Amino acid sequence: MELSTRYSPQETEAKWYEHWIRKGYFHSTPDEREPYTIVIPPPNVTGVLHMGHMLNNTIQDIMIRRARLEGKNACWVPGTDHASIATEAKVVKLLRERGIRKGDISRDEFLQHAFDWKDKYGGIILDQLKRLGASCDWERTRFTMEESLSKAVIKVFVDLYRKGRIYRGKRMTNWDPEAKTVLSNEEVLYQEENARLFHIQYLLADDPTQGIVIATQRPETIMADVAVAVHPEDERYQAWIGKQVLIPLIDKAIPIIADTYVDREFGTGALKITPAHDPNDFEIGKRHGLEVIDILDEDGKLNEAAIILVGEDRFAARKKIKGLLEESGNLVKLEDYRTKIGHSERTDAVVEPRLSLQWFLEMKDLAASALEAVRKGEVKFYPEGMWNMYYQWLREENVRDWCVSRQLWWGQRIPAWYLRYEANGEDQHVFVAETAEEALEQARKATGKSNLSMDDLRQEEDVVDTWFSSWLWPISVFDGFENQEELKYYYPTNLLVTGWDIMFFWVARMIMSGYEWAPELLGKDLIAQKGAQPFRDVYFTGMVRDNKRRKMSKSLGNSPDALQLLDNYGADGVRFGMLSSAAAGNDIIFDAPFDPKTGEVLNESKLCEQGRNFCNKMWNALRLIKGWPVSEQAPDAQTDAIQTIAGRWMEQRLHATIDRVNVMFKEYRLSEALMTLYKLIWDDFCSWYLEMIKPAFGEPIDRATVEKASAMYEQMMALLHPFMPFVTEEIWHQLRERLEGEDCIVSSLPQGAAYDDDFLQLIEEAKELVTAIREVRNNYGIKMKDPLKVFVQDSRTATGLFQTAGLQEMISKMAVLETFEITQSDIENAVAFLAGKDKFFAVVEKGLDKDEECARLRKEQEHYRGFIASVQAKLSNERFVGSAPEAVVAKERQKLADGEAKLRVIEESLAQLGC
RNA sequence: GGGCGCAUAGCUCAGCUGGUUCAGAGCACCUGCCUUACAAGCAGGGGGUCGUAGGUUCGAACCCUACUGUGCCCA
Repeated sequence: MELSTRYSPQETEAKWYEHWIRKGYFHSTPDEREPYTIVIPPPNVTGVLHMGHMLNNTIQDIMIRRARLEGKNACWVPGTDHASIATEAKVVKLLRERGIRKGDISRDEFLQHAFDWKDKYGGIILDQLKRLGASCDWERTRFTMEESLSKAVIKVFVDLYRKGRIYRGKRMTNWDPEAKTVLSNEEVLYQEENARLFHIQYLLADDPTQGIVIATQRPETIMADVAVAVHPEDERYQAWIGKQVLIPLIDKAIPIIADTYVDREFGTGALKITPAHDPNDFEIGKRHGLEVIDILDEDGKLNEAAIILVGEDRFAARKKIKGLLEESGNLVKLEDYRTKIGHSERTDAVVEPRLSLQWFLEMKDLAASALEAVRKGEVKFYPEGMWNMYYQWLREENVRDWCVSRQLWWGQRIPAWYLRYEANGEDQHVFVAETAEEALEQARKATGKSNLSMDDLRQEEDVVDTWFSSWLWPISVFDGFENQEELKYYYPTNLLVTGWDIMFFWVARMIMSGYEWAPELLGKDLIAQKGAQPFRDVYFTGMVRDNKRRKMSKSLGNSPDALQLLDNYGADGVRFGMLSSAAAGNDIIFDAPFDPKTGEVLNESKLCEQGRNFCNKMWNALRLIKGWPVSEQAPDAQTDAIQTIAGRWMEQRLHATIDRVNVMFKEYRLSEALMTLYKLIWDDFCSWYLEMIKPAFGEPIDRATVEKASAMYEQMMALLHPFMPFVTEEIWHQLRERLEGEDCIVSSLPQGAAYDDDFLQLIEEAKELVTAIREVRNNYGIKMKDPLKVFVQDSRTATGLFQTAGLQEMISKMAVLETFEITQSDIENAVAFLAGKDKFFAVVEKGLDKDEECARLRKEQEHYRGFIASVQAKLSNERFVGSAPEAVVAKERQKLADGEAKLRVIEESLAQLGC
């Protein structure tokens, strides 16, 4: 069959992916083999494939495919999370387009719309992952809102409540007045903006001729002030402490208090205290027992408590109050300054600090266990340095309780019930239970009213945070909270691959949940044996950034289209490109070019192109091997000698590489492993080995040699398969007839074997000689097809070279030599050059360019002189000779001797040429 | 303001335990080749004071200190 000169990913990728699926290779069920498990970081169900996903999932696929080749029971569990905020926002928008407002429909109706939306649009990303070649066990695809996983969330919530870890409390939260939801700290994006500092005078209550000037950025909140604070040691204000001042416009008296929190340098050194609208003020208020006056309602408008400007939006109120303060004479001055202002990641609204009644999970103990797990090495981070960030976040002083409630409908509804007859927000009773029936039972007991019915109960409206589902993922995807059959086999999982940006809200929390429930679920014995951690290793990928180091994102428009890249370069090409610059933890600058005219990102990539070219190279190596006519007769002695030494060398190179790659995998140095295989295949195998064994045009090759080449190539395909699954499977099948089920993906990983470093070194030297001869050809314009006469000056190493069977012949073939002999004397009309430690002569028919030769030799002479001088300086340093290890000194001596020998050769040549 | 990183060739990055193989890879660049596997290719080549200044050491890209630039996290 004729093979095209170009490898065509379009023709192979879909074919093999279907084949793998049909054979069920991705599917795992527990058996007697060792498991190798990865749970996918569930992408947002609304998401589409982007560069970060491609990187992340390529790495997971590499590890899973490698484990499969190692004969382990590889299980990669895919799925999506329900992304409460993002999905709800999408559904709300969709409904709005149809003229339906969320407030007008019931919760159940809304959820029906949300599930419909999910069924229709959700999970596109999982299909996109298939294009990338991800070998997930699709039969295990999970979703955080499906029944079993939701039940786990409820169960865990109740469990933590009973353990006294979940509480309800008023806390300062980040409020998004547009989405009317509480945001986590992580969902608030701070950016530096221009703002104005209002200097406002508060007059003394008992002496209106005097006043204290405070500085604030938010004059519209002065009506919520409950005090003015100064630093206790601030000399300017000593006399003021304890006195009362009047809030401008509303003339309400508030005290002047002293607190060390106040920064004397900032503004005027006097700070208005507004506990309801500033987190720091809230803390100060608590310390001083001050009341909390909340003047903003949930959409950021001033409420009755503000007395003035009621009903105005906070920003409109700010403008208006400026005028009012000017009129009243309280505005002393305005000052421009830069400050960081928090915006909602979702709506971009300016975040409002707001007190609200929320559900919190106490983090102290959980954080301690998560910290301990990594400290003890039960969970290992790659790269190790990520521990620093982890530690900073989780240490006792820094960790904060987790606000687990969200003001949304799309998610698991908090399993808490209140009594309908108790006012919302002022509930005396809360009943937390897995079912409404249980809650009713509790309510009857607690109140002593045995006639209470379901109608007397009111369930909490809010749902839990999406992360409250995700943190159970390594257990819940195996239905581990319901029965532990699979959990016993697959848990702890082996590896988690994720970006460091979600280290805190996902990785750490999964570790917490693992230590919290795995022991209860699996029992002490199993835990003692296998560990409670949800995963043993965590590979943190870097962020994919553009060439200006900005994180690639849809909103910036700086990210190439993932699917377009897959079309342009094939999945293997893209996988190669993603990985080749991706050392663990380090951010990746993915240098996608921009169109200079439109400024839009182009779906091009040099790195992916390299991957595509590599596929093509391998494809053509296949064509070459398959294209040779095969002879059943033994080759002549000379050819046989070359085939033998070439085969021996290639085999040992392969074995040495396998050893190195094994080590790299242990350390997750994946891009290095890939580059190592790339060089093995392209340089050693294609550029050297195949050229060594290649028969003359039209001549046949002996069967033994071609079999050996095929066998080694096949092993290389298996080694490379985890990185580039499609092209390797295709070549694997093209190389020879295969039986049903004999596929690269389920073949076995080639094992290393002994190799001889000295022998490999000898061949490297021979290769250097070939390169040196080619350089002479280049310099003298001698074409490859014109055979050359080369001599080597007699020496021990030279005779050694000639004694190694096949080496002389191999060099002659690779460098296209007519003769290659040992000589006792110098050769006339020849270029002299060094290779290794020996002096060679290449006969140049056209005659020497004496000046050029002299210049070249002088340059080398200079180089070796410098080299010798530096080594001599080292060796004449007594302290070096005295304190450096023996071996190091011996090496230096050897260096000196070699250098001197080379210099001698060069100087001989110079003399001979009469330079 | 507090903390964590990073700085090596034009670009993107390796460089593990300080010691010829330590100054490397890929891309880009230059020269010559459409040589019957591959121009998505072949052969060869040039290019770096390892951010700056000190220090430790017989010896520093590597360890320490300061500085500069840069990125991120927290406040």
